[in-house]
Amino acid sequence: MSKVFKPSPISGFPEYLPEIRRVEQQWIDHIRAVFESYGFCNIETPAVEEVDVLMAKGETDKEIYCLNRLQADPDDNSDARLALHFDQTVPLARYTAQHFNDLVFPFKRYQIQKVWRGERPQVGRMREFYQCDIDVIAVDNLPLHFDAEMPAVIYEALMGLNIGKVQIKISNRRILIGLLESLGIEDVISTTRIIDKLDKIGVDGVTAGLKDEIGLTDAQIASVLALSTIKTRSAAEVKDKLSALNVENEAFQQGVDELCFVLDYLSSMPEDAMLADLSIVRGLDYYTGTVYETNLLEIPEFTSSVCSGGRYDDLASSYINKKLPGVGISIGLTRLFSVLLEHGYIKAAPRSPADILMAIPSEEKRGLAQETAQALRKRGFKVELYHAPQKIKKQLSYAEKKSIPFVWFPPFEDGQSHEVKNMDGGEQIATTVESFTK
RNA sequence: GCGGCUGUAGCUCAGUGGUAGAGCCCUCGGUUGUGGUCCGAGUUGUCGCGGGUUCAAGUCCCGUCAGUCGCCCCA
Repeated sequence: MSKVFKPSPISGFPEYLPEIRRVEQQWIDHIRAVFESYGFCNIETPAVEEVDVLMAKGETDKEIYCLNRLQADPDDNSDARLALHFDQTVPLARYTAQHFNDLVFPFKRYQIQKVWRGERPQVGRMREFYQCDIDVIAVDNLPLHFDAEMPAVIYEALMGLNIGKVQIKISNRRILIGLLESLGIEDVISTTRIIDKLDKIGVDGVTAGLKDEIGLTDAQIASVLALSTIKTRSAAEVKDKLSALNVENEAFQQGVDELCFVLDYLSSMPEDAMLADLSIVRGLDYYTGTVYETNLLEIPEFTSSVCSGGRYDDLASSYINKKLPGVGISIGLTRLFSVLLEHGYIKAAPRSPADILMAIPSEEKRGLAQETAQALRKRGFKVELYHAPQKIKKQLSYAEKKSIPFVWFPPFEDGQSHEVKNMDGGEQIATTVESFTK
């Protein structure tokens, strides 16, 4: 006997049993339907991009998986270096630049594909996962209304998944950047990184970090905290609290105006569904204005965002000599799904999509069973034909295991009628192909 | 990439130096053409891998690989 290679799950590369995968597929169907209902059209880009494309923005910390052939000659440099994409925004930028003349702007597209990151897996963090992106890209100018449309679309998409309450948190990077500029703080990246952790490490942790790591003065820290602790859904409150800081800075003022516009636009969203949270800044460098994060209110111990995004003034300048501002947001489908699954919020679907299992009473009746199954399919039922004229007990047990709700018996003898058994209650009645209903 | 914990049946795990176990799952049976419950029988293992200590190692020691949690970062 040949030695078996014992399979084991690959960490960070999730796979599910059919009854769970069906739920994931239903989610994808729903999200897609919502995206399309707002006029977003779909594209699919290759799993790989050229390394130069992925690295154009200097994203070196993304743990990119490179692609090379097992049999490749190490000295052969004839192939372009390819790597798996780590998000869908960079491929979108490349796509938009490449097909610029054939696209209609503002270009509204959605993309539901897998992305790959070679990071260490943890709860809610995979190495292969689905992202469901929507983005709008315009030429030169992109109206702010789109910044407000993003959360509205996402909220509708998430609500249809029956995952309880979610909260979309909104901020605008210009406000903090403007403040830091006016305070003369130079190490913007490290500073924003610390502020971004406010929810996790608290005011004391942020204070300590800003003091010890960046060397900010108490007065600077006070200003930064006064800004970043603002949490409200009221545009007026944002305006009041921020003007109290007396910041003379153009970017700051623009950011405040933009954020207030978005908040006003979304003011009809349900309580808790939306919140301005000025501690949200996002690590990604290419966001320049509005930024979003989304938390699951049902699972407070899971604090990471399940849906994030933002506005970028100029994403495609590495690939085309035009200014293409955009705004986008992405549902971290695999994260969302795996975390909810882990916490017992996802109910497995039936193991089989079939409505009816067509029993085979005997070899002589196989043809009849086949014809009956086909006739029922024509009426819109999903019908699985059992594979052999085995004991009825086995055929029923099979239907039971696959959660197929009905078992259909063609007549055992000529002249008898068809019968259908409801597996839930167990009752069995005479029926016909034309009259059967679930 | 750095630190803590864990590797025993398909799954969840017990086994603290002396013959490899339990529950679940799975297969078969409990008589004519009817599932679930119940009853009975059965299959399943290089104890992650390599070395060491010992009369004897799943158990102790060293290494290694994998998993997992935290850090970094992120959907």
